[in-house]
Amino acid sequence: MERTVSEVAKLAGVSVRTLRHYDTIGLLPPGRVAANGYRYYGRPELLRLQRILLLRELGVPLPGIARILDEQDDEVAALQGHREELLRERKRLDAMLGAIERTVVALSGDDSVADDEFFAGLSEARSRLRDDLAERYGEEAAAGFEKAVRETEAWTREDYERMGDEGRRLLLRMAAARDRGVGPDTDEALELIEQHYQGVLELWPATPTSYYGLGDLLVENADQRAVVEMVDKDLPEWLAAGVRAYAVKRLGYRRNEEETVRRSV
Amino acid sequence: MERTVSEVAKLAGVSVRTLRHYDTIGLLPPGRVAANGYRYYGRPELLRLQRILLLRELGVPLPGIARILDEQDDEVAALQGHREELLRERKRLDAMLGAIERTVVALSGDDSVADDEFFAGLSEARSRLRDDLAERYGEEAAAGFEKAVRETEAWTREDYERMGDEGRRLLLRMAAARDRGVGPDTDEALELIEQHYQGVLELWPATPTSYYGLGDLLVENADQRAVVEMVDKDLPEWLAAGVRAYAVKRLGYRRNEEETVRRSV
DNA sequence: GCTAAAGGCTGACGTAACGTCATACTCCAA
DNA sequence: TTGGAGTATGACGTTACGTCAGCCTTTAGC
Repeated sequence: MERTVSEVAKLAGVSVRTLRHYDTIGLLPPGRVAANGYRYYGRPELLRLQRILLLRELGVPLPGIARILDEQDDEVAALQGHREELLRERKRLDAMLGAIERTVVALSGDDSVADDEFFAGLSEARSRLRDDLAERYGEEAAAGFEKAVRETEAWTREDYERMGDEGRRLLLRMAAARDRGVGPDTDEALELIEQHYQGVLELWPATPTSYYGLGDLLVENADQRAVVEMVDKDLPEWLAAGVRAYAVKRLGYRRNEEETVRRSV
Repeated sequence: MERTVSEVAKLAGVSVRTLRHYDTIGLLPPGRVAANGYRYYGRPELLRLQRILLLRELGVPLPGIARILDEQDDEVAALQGHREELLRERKRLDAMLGAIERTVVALSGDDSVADDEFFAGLSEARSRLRDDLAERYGEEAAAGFEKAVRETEAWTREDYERMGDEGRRLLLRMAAARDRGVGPDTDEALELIEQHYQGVLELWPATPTSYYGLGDLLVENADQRAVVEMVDKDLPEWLAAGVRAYAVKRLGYRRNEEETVRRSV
């Protein structure tokens, strides 16, 4: 009843190398090893191999299989635990798939037209944003904004288009993070918001207060909201929460206080 | 505007080691390398890093990212292709999850009671199977079967229980394979059917013809069907098809011929 | 100007589960 | 006896870095 490696391999539908590997890691030692080093497997080893293969098909890693078969780990409990892992893994995949679809839409969507619209949108948005700013935060903020406008007026259309492309990719990453369950006030999210903050700084000398205020605009100002919505309809809220969290945690902005304090770096 | 590794790492939320790795594989070389070997990154590298990280979050492997960014591979097309892979991966996970649930049910289901039932079922099934056999294949087959019955009558209950456990695990593997899309007449399936055939041989000296006939019994004989259904309600059909395929391909059974021919091994 | 603490650099190993050589025996049949 | 088939033992390759270990700058403090 003893079988050689290749016999067992054929019987069980695995490779000889796999049997050797299972021997090496101690998962399935042969029943007998001859003086010449040849491995011989008996009935108990075949049964064990069957159990190994069943668990392997369920996706259980080899060390896990070893624990189940050797130590008294409850097979069913172990499988339940493994099931949880697979569910998490599937969630990850689903998040990726959603993010891919968004990305494809955002990047493949009629490129030329989208960029035209985006370009036009930016110019128009800026004038309306000025009014919004003046109304919400006073003429001083609006004046600062106008200064930025003048400085960036010389930007070429190409600059804008690149900005738009960069910005879109950043927003896509945010949406992907959100889908993975990343909260807007977590460290991981703040790394992304940081990019946003840096981008804003190139257009507009934001203070902690005004950047915090941008959180409102992103949700309530139609133009600002539209830009973000181009990537994902529900993203403005997440981004707004992130912007506020960033202002508080990284810029030292404090609600209900007149004076904003720079975080000591 | 030049940043050191740790600055870039902090900005982008990756590890220094990651940047070094991306340099090593040529995915993201620093803009400048000083005489002392220090890496310095400029604006273009930061932008490239952002694009890398977006694609990475979408699950695209690094070589794929390199192709997209460097060669003129269409980003959107590449993502579509990648999406297909993720979908396949998810299908695999779903198959595993289904198999796990079946396994948990089949193995955890009230062990003692189930085994009692299974044991009782086996005895009872054998007598009814004899009648079925006589009716379908004549007294000769039935007589051969009775001989097997006498030989296995001495088996202890423990033997049966172990058989039941072995058999269940084998059936579970079959159901898992089926869920992965494995056809009952493929080589992979026949490896599993082989186990079934060997198991049957221990109870009953099956000929190619009688084993082929077992295909019918598995679907139509209530007791036989019930045993397989314990694992999965739809498995009997798949197993029956596999049994017939095995009889034809591996045992040399031929439909519509009186004489069955042993396959020359 | 010196010293110590950061920060940077280059290997090199480890990870999961084997596939794929390369090299060297061993066995069996003609 | 010889050749072909089978087996054995390394060892490298795979994915995307984490984690030392050992050595070299740069920077800050005294």
